[in-house]
Amino acid sequence: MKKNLEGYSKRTGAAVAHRSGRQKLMEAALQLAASTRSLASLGLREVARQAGLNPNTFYRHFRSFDDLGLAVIDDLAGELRQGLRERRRRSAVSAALASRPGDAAQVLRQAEPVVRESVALVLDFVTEHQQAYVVGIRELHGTSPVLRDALRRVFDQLAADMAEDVLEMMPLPQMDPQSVREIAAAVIRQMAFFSMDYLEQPSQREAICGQAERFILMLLWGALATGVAQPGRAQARVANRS
Amino acid sequence: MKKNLEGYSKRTGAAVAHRSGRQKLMEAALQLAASTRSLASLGLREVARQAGLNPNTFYRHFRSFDDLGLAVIDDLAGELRQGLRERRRRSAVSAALASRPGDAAQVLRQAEPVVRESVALVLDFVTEHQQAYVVGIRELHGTSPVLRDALRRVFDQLAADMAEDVLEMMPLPQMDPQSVREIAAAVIRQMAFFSMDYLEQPSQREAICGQAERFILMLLWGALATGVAQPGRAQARVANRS
DNA sequence: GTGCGAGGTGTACACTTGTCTACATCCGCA
DNA sequence: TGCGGATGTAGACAAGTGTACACCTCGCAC
Repeated sequence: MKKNLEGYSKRTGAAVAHRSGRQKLMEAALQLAASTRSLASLGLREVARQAGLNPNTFYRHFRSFDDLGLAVIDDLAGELRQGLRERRRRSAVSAALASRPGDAAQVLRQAEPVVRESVALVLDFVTEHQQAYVVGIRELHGTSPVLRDALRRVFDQLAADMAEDVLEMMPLPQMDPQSVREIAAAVIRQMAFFSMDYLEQPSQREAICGQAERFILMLLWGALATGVAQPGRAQARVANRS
Repeated sequence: MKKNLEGYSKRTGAAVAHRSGRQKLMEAALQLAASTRSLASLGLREVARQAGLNPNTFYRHFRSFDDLGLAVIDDLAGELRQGLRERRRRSAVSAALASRPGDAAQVLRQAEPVVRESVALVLDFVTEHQQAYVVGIRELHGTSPVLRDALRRVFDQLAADMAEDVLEMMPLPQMDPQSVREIAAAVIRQMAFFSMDYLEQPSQREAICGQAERFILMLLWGALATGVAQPGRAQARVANRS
């Protein structure tokens, strides 16, 4: 039984020709989860019905619902990571302008357009993948420990990607990489909230966009200030903490 | 029918003598939701069973599950708001030390112990009310629009309380109240994540505590910097945004 | 006393759910 | 050609679900 399930990994192969049952089920689950309820609380029969398949077919592809959830999350996470990185790289042109090191104030002033573009980029992306995003956030605090863990890892990866890109795009010699990662994590998490607001309140989109930009800039300012203006005190405190 | 339900508002009265059915149901729901699944996906019979009551009794008190959810959230939110405010006031003594205005750096240095204490306070509180907190976060991104809305309002109120307390405890003439509220909202939301980490990873508690403190200090630094060091540019940008 | 309404129980019905076993296809391969 | 495995279908089962109706039992006003 286990062999069957693991052996069926067409997903990683070239291209699935006829959108085989497995994918139908995953799509159905995603659709239902986005519109109706949480992934973990979906019914086996419900998903099968939505996919136009026999309930029993579920067993052929997935052992349990967590199994399905993990598969869906894997797909979504891959798409999201790749999409975000790709777009960040595409906008690296404008970022190059800000790569000449200077004092904190100068760095920040140059960072502003980059931040603005990055925020727009993320919000665009979640708008495009609204279903996936909503489900992801839902399950991040959902009831299944397995899915929660998986999604937490996804978020950590997103933050790591972001930190890496930032360090590559505009070297910040004043800050140690660990702090950058921590800030990236905070930004990613906060963007989760902003994104939900953005999706749920279309009339307030500009305002929310502005809030997000201001938030990131504040955090950057603060990071540079605590790392530069008072290097001794700040870093000593950080060191003592751990 | 509606009259019956609304007329039975002992909860707001002095003290419920025999912990009448309504409260038994609410406690049962909370317990189940915290341990098993989401509030909205609970079964009517399940809750009744846990409460030691007949399934039909549910109808005497609540029209639907959203109804129950709202009642539970109301209770929790009240307790949380009151608890946090009370503790903040209790610790206002040490805050008074920081109330003499000075330059940004000085304000921040004085704010550090206050932030440290506030973070400890929040984390203590969520540890004490773990069940309620976990359920609250779950439903904040859950499937029921009614509960989501209610919880979003709760969060907004928490942020507003916090902003008010901060402004009262340590007047920050450099910053307009609106910015304070925005920052408070960001802090509250971020603390939601930190709190979940804190509860789920007991071994990392000190580190998480430190992360939270650093986050808030950074944000404060950034806020003061963008509000003070470049008052013209920053405020113009903020004004243009809205 | 009588009536009454709120809180609570018991039983019943139609329906959905997860899971099991058995059967039907299809496709690669010897 | 035949075989075996992967994929999908059909039917049946016990268990659980929401809801409806009838009934009981207090406390209380008249």
